[in-house]
Amino acid sequence: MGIDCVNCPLRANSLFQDMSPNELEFMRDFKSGEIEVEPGEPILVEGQGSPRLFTVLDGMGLRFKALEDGRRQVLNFVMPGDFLGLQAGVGKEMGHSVEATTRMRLCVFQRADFFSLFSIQPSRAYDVTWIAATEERFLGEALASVGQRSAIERIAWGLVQIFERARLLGMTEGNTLFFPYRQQDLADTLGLSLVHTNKTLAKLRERQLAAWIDRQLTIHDIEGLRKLAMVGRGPLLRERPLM
Amino acid sequence: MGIDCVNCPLRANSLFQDMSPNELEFMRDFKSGEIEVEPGEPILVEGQGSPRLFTVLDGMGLRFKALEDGRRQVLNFVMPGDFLGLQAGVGKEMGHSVEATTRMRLCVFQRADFFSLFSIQPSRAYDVTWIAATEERFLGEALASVGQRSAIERIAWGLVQIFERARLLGMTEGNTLFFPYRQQDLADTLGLSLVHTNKTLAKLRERQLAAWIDRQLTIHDIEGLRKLAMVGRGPLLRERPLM
DNA sequence: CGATCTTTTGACCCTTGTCAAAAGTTGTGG
DNA sequence: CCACAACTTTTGACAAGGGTCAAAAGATCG
Repeated sequence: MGIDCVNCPLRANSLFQDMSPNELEFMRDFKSGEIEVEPGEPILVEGQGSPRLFTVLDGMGLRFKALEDGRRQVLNFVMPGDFLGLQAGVGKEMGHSVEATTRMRLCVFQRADFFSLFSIQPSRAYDVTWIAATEERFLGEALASVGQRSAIERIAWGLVQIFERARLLGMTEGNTLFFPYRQQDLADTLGLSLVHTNKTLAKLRERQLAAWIDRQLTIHDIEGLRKLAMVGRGPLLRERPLM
Repeated sequence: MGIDCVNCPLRANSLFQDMSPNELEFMRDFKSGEIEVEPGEPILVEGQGSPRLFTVLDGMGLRFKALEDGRRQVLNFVMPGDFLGLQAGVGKEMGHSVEATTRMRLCVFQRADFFSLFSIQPSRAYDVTWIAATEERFLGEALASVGQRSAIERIAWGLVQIFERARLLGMTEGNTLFFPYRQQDLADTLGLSLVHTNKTLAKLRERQLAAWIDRQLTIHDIEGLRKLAMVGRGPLLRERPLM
């Protein structure tokens, strides 16, 4: 059922840290299967627990929180290699939902096995903590963007984050990226209205900084975007663990 | 030097989970000392690593990120029991700064000992991950507030969070709390200007919901605030681990 | 080829930010 | 204990960034 971790296509990507033979052995055992999810389908639901955790093998999705009256905050775009369900893994329930945007393939782990990871695989437990801390850091940066930056700065910031992440994953071709979301999704990510997001994207196009047309995101001047958004080139994470 | 973990005043608070004798023994060893920090002093600095991690024994502070041009996003208010420095612990450097607002007393751990926690104390490693995941969840909620709520909703949300957290820590007296920050700090937390924060606080006062006068925060109608901010009563964390 | 969804545009205006200054507080030193 | 500097809170006037509403123009899909 599914791919053997030994042949995991993600591991081939140099972005992800090597595993020791011992770790690899453990992960083969820890992995309980694979599932496919169709576009629009929920993977994890805010306020609910989950008996399973996932690693994204393929496809893209969204993490988001909903307010009671329908407003929605997108927390992050989900890409291959992302680990999903940690909050339900260590806690009682998820603080946000996750849903598929494209068709996705997910590697499945059982929550029931999760504690064994801590007791018999300290290095993998450390990696889980690394992942949690890194996600926390990202949310801090997103919060700073939404709280402090102007609309055009926010969008520039968002596009830089997205493109750089995708580039490290090898999902870009030259300066373009298949980016299968709606403008509404980006608006909900950055705390802007759809209309204003649309108009601000037009400005970035006019300024020859970036164009997002027809699910193709093209970055014409990443340094210009960086400067506009005031993103320091960040601690360029060379390698990250893969669950 | 400092308090023996066995007599740690925080452990006495029922909010914090009991430790097994084994864990307690480990923590006594893991703890390398205590320090005091004066108001305004930095504890951890964004972009820098730290050889030491901390647990707050006493006092209050701020976590924040600075943008290049001086704008500042406060990520959270630091209260007793908080664990500081995890990002520098598992990564190379902090994604945000931490500074003292009041005089603080901190329990000190050595980063060099941090990995031993994973290799010989799986239950404590699990707790560290729990803390990281919980912080991630909080930042997600903060992001949803700043991204989606109006000014008055944000402030109501913020006051509810602050007061509930403090109440669980036993820092409240009736419906009041010593809250030693400036309006500017709250403004930077919620992505509002100082002036608008001031005027919005005045509205909450007029509406008899809450008053923050002279470092004393008084909550007159927490249900009213909850309703205004649309906070579900949340998964009321009964107990949390203490490092 | 119509139904539905997404993007784009224009008009209008409200919430929130900016600027400036007064009022109130806190702390320091003579 | 007063005087003065420095900081924080409060108010008012004004401006603008971004939201809302509405509708047209494009895409997508069965």
